[in-house]
Amino acid sequence: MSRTIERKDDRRSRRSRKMLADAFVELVGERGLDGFSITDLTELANVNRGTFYGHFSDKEDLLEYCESEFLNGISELEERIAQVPVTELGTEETDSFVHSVFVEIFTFVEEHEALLTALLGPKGDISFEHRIIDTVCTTLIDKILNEQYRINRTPLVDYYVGYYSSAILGVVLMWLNNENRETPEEMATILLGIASLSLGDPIVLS
Amino acid sequence: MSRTIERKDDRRSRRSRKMLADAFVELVGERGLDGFSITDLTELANVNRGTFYGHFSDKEDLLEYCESEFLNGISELEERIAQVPVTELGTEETDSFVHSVFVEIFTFVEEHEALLTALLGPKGDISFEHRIIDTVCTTLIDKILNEQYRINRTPLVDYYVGYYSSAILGVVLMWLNNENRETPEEMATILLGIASLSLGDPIVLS
DNA sequence: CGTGTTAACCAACACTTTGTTGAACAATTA
DNA sequence: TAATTGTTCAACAAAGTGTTGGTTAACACG
Repeated sequence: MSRTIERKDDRRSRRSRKMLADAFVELVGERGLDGFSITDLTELANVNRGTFYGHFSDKEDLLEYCESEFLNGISELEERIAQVPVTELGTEETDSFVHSVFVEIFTFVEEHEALLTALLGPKGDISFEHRIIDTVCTTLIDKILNEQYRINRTPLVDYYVGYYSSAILGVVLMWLNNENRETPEEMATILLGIASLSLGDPIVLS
Repeated sequence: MSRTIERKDDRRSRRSRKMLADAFVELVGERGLDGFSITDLTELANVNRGTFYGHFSDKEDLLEYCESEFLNGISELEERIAQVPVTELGTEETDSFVHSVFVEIFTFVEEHEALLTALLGPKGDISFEHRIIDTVCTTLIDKILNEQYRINRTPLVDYYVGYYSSAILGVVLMWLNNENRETPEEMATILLGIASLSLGDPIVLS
């Protein structure tokens, strides 16, 4: 089970895969991962049940297909994140750069709104969240933190990256579930404001 | 479906419920929420399959039973959190108090290790995580933030609490998945150190 | 445009899981 | 002890799963 199935490159095949993936995201968002059957899925997708098994070995395989599509797209984003000079944060110039990276993040997220709302929402897949966190953490440690922290790894450093990764993802999730959603630019400003605060500083809107 | 079943108060009933709940946590941790059948569960629990349906309407009902047990326990913790004087953070006295609250949090988490590792791990239940975040956010807004922020609610305030709630939970999750786990006291020190940092400050071990 | 290829469709299959039932049994409580 | 009641066991229909073989129709390409 869960054997790898080669993805056919045929107009019919692509169409079927898209119908199935779209219906999958819709059903996960509405009913949760195990709130529907393959039969439900193929009916909504207007695709024969047998066709599903021609493309995916089971529901998990389709889930993996949807998730990896997004995770692969992150890699480009990572290169931008990696350019953030963590040791020089706080200066006006660096803040401006971080702001632009935040804009890119929220824009990227907005482009994958349907998938993320479904898979990271209350009926979604927690392993997807873990994979995203892990990816971001690894990027931070490997690319951003300077040599000293990489060699002299203390528990504090590991928890440090986990802390900020979770915090940022948390804000992203709140944003996605917001009705009157702020623009990526507004969110970048808000996030930069929060991240620049120490816990005790007063909250002001910039 | 999912009808409420009254919980019998009988030594046999209590025993069956405990066997089922323990087996449930074990199976969720190993195989994930939909990685096992009711049959698997009752076999591991050494309980007849019919007995399961005498206590719970379905798998979700048992999940809710396990989760609510933990969520109810949080309420006591909340009262301690509510005493944190957010507007006076940074002083030595306040930091000391926050530290003690952090110790309580990590101690409480450690007491529910099995449940949390299973339900918040990569095969767990994302809605449980959402419920915890929501609970913490509500507590922060309602009890900690002072009158000014409660009345003059800006998007920044909402995202602010979401940011810190997710950040702390993220650290807790990293800690739970750690092999050589730090003590609650050590973790309180680490978390306080991270939370007191602005993004640009250098990372040092206190 | 025609033709071989191949994916989609459809019906049928054995199999597993589900949720329910009724009767016999055994543990609990008072 | 006696009545209560949860557990067990066997059986059941219903639904979902993953697979198969044969037919139809869309596709890519020379």
